[in-house]
Amino acid sequence: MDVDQPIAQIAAAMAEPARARILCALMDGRAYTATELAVVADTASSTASAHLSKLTELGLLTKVSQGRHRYFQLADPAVAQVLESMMHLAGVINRVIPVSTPQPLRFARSCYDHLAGTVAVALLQKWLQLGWLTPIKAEASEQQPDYQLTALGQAGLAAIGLDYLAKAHSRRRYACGCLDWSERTAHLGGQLGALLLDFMLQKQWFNRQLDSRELQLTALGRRQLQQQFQLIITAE
Amino acid sequence: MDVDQPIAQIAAAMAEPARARILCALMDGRAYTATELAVVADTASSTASAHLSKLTELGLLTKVSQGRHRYFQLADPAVAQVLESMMHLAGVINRVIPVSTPQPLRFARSCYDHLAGTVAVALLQKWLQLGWLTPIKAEASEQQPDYQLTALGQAGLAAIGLDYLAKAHSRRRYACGCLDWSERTAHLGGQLGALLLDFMLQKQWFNRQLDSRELQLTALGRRQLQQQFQLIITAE
DNA sequence: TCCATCATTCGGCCTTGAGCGAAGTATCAA
DNA sequence: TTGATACTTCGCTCAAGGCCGAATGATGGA
Repeated sequence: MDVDQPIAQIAAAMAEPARARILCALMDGRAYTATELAVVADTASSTASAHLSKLTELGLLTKVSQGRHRYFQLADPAVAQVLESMMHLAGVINRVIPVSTPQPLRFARSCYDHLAGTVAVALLQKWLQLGWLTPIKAEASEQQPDYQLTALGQAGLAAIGLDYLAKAHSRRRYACGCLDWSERTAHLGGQLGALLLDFMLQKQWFNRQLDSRELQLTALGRRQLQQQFQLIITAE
Repeated sequence: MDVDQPIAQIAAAMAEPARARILCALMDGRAYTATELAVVADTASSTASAHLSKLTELGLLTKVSQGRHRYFQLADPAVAQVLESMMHLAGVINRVIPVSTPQPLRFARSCYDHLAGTVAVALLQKWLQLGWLTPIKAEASEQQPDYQLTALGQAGLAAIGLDYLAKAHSRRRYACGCLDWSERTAHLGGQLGALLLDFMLQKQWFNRQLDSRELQLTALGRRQLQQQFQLIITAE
């Protein structure tokens, strides 16, 4: 009957510091074992286990058993989106902006399955400016605009060898803004955002750091970003 | 340093049902007095007052005094955004209905318009094992993989008289995993899943129970599952 | 001025749930 | 089979915080 009770439930699930740490750690979209998450949560493994059960029962996480390991993962991009919007809000309401973000993490990181950080924000701006993407006008209630890949954009992506139609059958939103918690503006999310990150990792424009969401821009990536997108990376 | 502590704080603020109701009521952007919000929260005014103080201190609400009234309002659109994303998430995860499944219901039931339960999960596994279906590679983040019906699968289905191309024009996903809430793994959903259930009901492999999603495996069905799919049903 | 109304503060009660460690279960490796 | 490792379950303690009613400030109207 109540639209707000589910909200309270979801919020309660995220309200415990230990659970918040777990969820944040999972935001890179990877799966972690219960023990790894117990370390992240900084609790006894029994406590962490209870937390994980709760999150899984609620449907925020999925659990996969492999041998004697249980891998936990965010159940849906929507979970990551809630967390991102909270991070954004945290920035908005803190007069003292916690600049404690390590610099590299602000520059480039993975946000669930797409690129985030300064460079991602700049990239979206550039694509809009180049006319590769145009916003599809959204209802007022929509918080994040959808974008359409223009003919120009299609040509551009095809030119660099990015198969922008891969998985086009998916019911996932194709291209949409995703609020960046360190930059406070949108970067590119959705199917296209995921394809882009895949592409850039495969081409080694970025390297993935172990055990972190941080992405390292390679020299090749720097050149390519400039050459293909006229995006000049000055200093990290 | 901790990027997750603010999240826990914000989430905790929204985690109390009374506060969630208040926040939802404020989502229209208008300002309400403390008494109005006490009614919404369904608590004593003293209790509501405490909630409002907490929300205001955290920075989620702003308070304006006019005469003897205090008007409360969302402090920032970012607050509404968090709530919106939570509502969206609530819709996404609402499929989870855990606990105490009556045994027959776990064995075979209909999930919308396709087969679910233990037998459906086993069937999907078998089809994958037989090479009738192959996963179309999806990102790790996608929770429900799509499947492609192989030539082998087409032959197999044609052999038993299942018209796997019926309604192929539909925009619906053709074959995809559907998370089984009693089994916690995927069974076959999508257009093909629906065709399959239709087929099996028509051939009386299963009988539909009135007023329930439960499906009853017939003796014929048991034989056919074994014969056509090498699927051995041991005991319910 | 005096009273009714709006709002907050205070004190006491009570539920919720987070925490740990130990014991139990499942899986792997030798 | 026998550890060793990975998780979960159980029993228990304890602190946090939600709830109410009564008392106390404010404000506006008669």
